[in-house]
Amino acid sequence: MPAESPSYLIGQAATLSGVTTANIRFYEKEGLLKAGARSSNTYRSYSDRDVHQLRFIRLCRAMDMSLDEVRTLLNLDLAKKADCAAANEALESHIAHVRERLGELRALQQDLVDLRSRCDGTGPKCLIIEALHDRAERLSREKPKTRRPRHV
Amino acid sequence: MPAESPSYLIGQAATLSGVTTANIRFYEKEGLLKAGARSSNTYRSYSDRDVHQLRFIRLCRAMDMSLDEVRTLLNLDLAKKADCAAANEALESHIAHVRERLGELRALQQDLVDLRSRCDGTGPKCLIIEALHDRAERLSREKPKTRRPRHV
DNA sequence: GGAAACCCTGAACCCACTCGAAGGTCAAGC
DNA sequence: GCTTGACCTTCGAGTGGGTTCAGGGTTTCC
Repeated sequence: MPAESPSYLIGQAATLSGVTTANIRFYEKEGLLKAGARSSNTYRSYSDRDVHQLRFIRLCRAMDMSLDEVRTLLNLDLAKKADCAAANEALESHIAHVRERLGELRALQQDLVDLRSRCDGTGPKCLIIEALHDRAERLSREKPKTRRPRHV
Repeated sequence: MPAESPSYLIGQAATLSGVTTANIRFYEKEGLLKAGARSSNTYRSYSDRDVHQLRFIRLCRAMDMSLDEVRTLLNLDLAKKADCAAANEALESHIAHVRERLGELRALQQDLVDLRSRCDGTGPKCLIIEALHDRAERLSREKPKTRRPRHV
């Protein structure tokens, strides 16, 4: 007899891939995972290939890619030159995005640590809150950069 | 005559504070800014104090605090010892949170840069996509840490 | 008196999930 | 055969922190 091609229930696929069952259904609905065959009862059935794809999605998400970026990547063909260029481009823009966010967070952390060092708990007023209010005032002299990035 | 106490329309308050008008209304609804008096027409009216508070909120948000954290801070009394301790605590936990996120992002950036260096565009297959799939396989041997943090 | 530039409300939409309710299916044990 | 419990199903709503839109009202300037 030949080796069996294993088929998993959603819970097993979840355990194997590290993606929750609710999330697997969500990815199916979002078109990141094809809505495959069901077994005789209405249960979803997954192959090793599906589990692999779920891991791939999880990896991309752990790298903070949006579902749209992941979708793009999943639709690429390994062998095509043009698709390789597209992957490169996606990666490049994602790196830029992460670098930017990293810079923001670093500045932010410095701010917070500075702030913390301001309060020794002995004065008549809380220096932390006071410092925050001071900063809010200084903020008024800066560019009003309101919006936060949509993603990350 | 004494100095006038200025009163601003929502658009002016938006310009002065760097918070969009839609967002000002949103903060009012969320209870971060008191729903103050309106002028004879139904227009909202803002004082310098309100503008200051909006800047304060913007600063906290720029520091990636949740609206709940901001609400807490806004309700503290500068002069109270206990409130100073609470502010300290809030700040401390926020710093820890940012530090953690920073570590994640740094590792992530390294991953992405490594990945990029894998593709020279000359091979028969895209090494980037291939490398991603390799990683997805390796992922299966690691702890299945599915969830991403809710905030930041 | 007409057009531009403001203001109002309420609801829908965004992302990426997460949870809950209400019910169907299946294997094991009594 | 019946119950128990662990699975599975769908659908709908909620989360946070907003943004956008539709459909109006008002004010100001020319």
